[in-house]
Amino acid sequence: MSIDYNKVTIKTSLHHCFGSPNDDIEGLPQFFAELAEGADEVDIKGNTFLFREKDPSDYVYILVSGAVMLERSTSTGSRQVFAFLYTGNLMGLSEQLTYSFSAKSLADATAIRISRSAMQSMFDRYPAVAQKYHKVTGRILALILDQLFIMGQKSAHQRLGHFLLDMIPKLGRGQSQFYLPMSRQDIADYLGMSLETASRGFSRLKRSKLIDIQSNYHITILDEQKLRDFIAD
Amino acid sequence: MSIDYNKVTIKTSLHHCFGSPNDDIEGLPQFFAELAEGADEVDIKGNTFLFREKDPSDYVYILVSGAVMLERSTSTGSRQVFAFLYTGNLMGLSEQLTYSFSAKSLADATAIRISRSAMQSMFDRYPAVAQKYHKVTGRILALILDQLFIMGQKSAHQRLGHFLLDMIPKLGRGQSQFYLPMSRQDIADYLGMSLETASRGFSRLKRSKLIDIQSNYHITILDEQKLRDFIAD
DNA sequence: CGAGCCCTTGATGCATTTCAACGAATGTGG
DNA sequence: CCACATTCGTTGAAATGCATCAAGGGCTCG
Repeated sequence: MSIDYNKVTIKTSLHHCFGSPNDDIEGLPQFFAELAEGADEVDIKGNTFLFREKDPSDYVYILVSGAVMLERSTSTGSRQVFAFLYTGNLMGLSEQLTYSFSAKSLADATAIRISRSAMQSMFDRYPAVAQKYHKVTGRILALILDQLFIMGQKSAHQRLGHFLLDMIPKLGRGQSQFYLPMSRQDIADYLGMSLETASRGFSRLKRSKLIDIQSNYHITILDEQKLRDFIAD
Repeated sequence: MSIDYNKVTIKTSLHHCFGSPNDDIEGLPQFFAELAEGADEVDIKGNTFLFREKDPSDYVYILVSGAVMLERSTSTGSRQVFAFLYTGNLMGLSEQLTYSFSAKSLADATAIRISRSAMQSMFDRYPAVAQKYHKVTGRILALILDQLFIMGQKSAHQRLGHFLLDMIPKLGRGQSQFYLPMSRQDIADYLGMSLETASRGFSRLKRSKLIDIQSNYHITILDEQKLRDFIAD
């Protein structure tokens, strides 16, 4: 039980999550040292659950590599995907005793795992770090509100456009080609539409030369401005 | 500049928001005393903005009476309502420098207003209270996820059913009649549908005898169980 | 080479929006 | 107190967007 803070992938993930030492957050190095003691590194096969909705929320995970989606399913098998998470995102920390959604890997992934109670107690002892974390929570809340806005106001094809544009900040500057780690079905469930509608959306954007589809999972945005015009009602 | 903590409406609102003294939260009485010094009581006419999206987020508001909705509008005039807030809800506290949505009163209302920086500094000095507040934030996040789920997975009429059932917890036990403080348009914008669809939803639920409509704003739930069956896909 | 999976495309039907008219409630000025 | 305007809600008819059903194509892997 412990992780190697000096491993580059781990270090960058932690910094992404809690800030880096030159952010001048009080107690951050000690926090990381203590975290490294109490945490574990876990390997996750593709398409497996890190945890499921209603399981006791015993652990908190920080994604080190790979991609994960947060989702909730109905009894009838339909599903809402809440978010796609990438390196450096934290998941599973809530005040409730059980998880309110499931977390499923999209491909092989690795994560740092730490018990929720340990995390809580560390937040109690490092208030500056906790504060940083609450800022992140606030940003997440803002992102979900954006998503709610899009779900309520935009057409299916516009929602897909939003989704593709949201990929851009994750890329290097000027980059407009990217790899989608999720299936059409995942995208459809994220945007609240059928698989077919999502697929038609891709086709239509390609036909209008707003995007190019090298392969099912390799997309290039050809005309960002036109895409932005398209999603603005 | 100061409010009267002993005024019943104010006291209950604050307790609803930060906990009551018998919740045994460290420093709570001092927190309330300090809050009372730095806060103001403001009267708000019906249908006016407490603040608008993109305004500098200078103040935090705690609703004492009346009802408020949080919303965001597009350039073309369409609108998404994020939430309806009632007595004891806090709004406007975020880490960003500007509000990310507008707050508009549904009818005449009163609120406690305090500067955001004062609120922040009090949270720094009363960590137990801040922690209580972050729990509330977590609950809000869970509620928004529920809303996102409903928006993505349910039909328009089902969403309306959800909305009506959500009114119940706010009522006394066994109570099934309530007053809706918002218009059909507000409801439609909350649930991401047209005014007409919302209206047809009410009519249909009335025709099926799941609800009764005494007047436009007075609704009775006649058969809660059937309504729950209806919204479960 | 064939099986299986995922994606695409077409055809059809249903849910929801849009356009339009009407009705009920409320307020205003004569 | 009544005619009138105004606002808000309801209802109908037509148009549209999206889901569903169904078939076929391309990729990957044994």
